[in-house]
Amino acid sequence: MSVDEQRRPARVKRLPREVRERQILDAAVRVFSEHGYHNASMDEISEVAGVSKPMIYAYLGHKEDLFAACIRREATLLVEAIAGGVRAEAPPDMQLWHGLRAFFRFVGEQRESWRVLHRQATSQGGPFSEELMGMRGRAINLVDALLVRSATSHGVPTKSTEAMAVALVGAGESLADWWLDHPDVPEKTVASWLMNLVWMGLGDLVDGTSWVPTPE
Amino acid sequence: MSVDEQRRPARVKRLPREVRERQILDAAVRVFSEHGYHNASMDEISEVAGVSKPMIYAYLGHKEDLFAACIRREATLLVEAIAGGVRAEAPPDMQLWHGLRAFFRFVGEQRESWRVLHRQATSQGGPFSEELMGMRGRAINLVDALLVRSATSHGVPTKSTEAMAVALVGAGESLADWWLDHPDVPEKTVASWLMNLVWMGLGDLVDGTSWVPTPE
DNA sequence: CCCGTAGCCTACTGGTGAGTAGGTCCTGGA
DNA sequence: TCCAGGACCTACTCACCAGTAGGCTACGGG
Repeated sequence: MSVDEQRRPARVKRLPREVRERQILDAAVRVFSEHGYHNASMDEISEVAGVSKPMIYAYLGHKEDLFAACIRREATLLVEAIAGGVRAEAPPDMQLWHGLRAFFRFVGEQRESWRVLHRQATSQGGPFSEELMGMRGRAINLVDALLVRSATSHGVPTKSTEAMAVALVGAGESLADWWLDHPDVPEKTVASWLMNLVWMGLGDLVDGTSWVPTPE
Repeated sequence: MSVDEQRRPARVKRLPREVRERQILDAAVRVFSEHGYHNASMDEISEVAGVSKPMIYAYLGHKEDLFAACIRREATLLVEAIAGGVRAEAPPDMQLWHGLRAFFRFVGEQRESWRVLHRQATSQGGPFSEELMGMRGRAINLVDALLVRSATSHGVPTKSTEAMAVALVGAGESLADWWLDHPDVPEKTVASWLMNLVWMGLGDLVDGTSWVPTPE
């Protein structure tokens, strides 16, 4: 066994394109999430992926394209995770709860994906943030729809729900980041904090009558 | 009058160091906020500042130092603006309201500062984010303190206020960004949306019994 | 057995931008 | 009047890294 073979992605040879593309994307997400878009070098990505640089260019294109591909893949996973968590048959108030839980579950399980999406993609101007903002927009719309559905199910007209959705999404992002630094807090707890804050408000929280999810 | 003289900062000569440093910082904030840390070039900053590159190095040091100096200055201004807005004699619930308003006022007036702080500084790892996170931490502590004060003034023990503060700060950041794209909404309105969300919760919002600030 | 093609590499180039060497010129004090 | 030092500049160097030229090898079909 040579020295090389004990290194990271045991440099297997002649894999089908599909597989290589996945390996490259995985490596790219890792490296981008660690160093940020600009400080990530294509050389490092190629090394982590166990592939030479020209392969990346051949399969995924230029650095921007590669980054965009990462964003697209991870953002799609996130949005799908949330949408999948929201079960349509549940009562509207519960749907928000399920969405929140799905969100935090995703963040807990895919920290690197989350870092890339939240920290990196947001801060780069240009084509990415459009891509990403589109996804964020979809998330916000999803939340917005939940809010509206809740409100109308209570028979009340709503206003400024978009802004509420934006605030809620922002609170979620911020809390998710905080959670990364406090991993001992269980996912359900974080989710219920946010649900309480957002549904009952601090005023009620302070009164001690907080909203508690039904046991599952 | 030469061609050069009609350009941006009418290239005045032999100004005292103090003044130059301010000009350079102003330029740096503009350029960083526009292009982001990495895409901002020292050459462009020097051009916008109306000064040659070596001056920047002589006065503010390397690119990292310069960026850190921007962060420090702007973050201090922001925190001071909020702290100044929170009037100590007001009742605790009102202090939160005043803090929110001061925050949104700052964002509205200092868009570039806000962009640098929120978008850029957060996403760069390393020394900056420490600097910035320190400031963000101070903001969170400030909010946390307000929450605790509110709660105890109601005679209720509190828990997980730190997480609440984090969520609230995140909601504020997100809403501030949204506001940048919807400048026609008055500052007071945005602030009251967030106050409502956070104080009464969506549940009450939906009931139509929202919290309305007293006219000033 | 030969050749097309798909997987894969080493070894380069060229641009960009951080950082600097080495000066000039002006002002104010001795 | 002279000189110290601070304001200020032009014109570089040099490293890093995105992106590429030009190959080589293994497999499958004819």
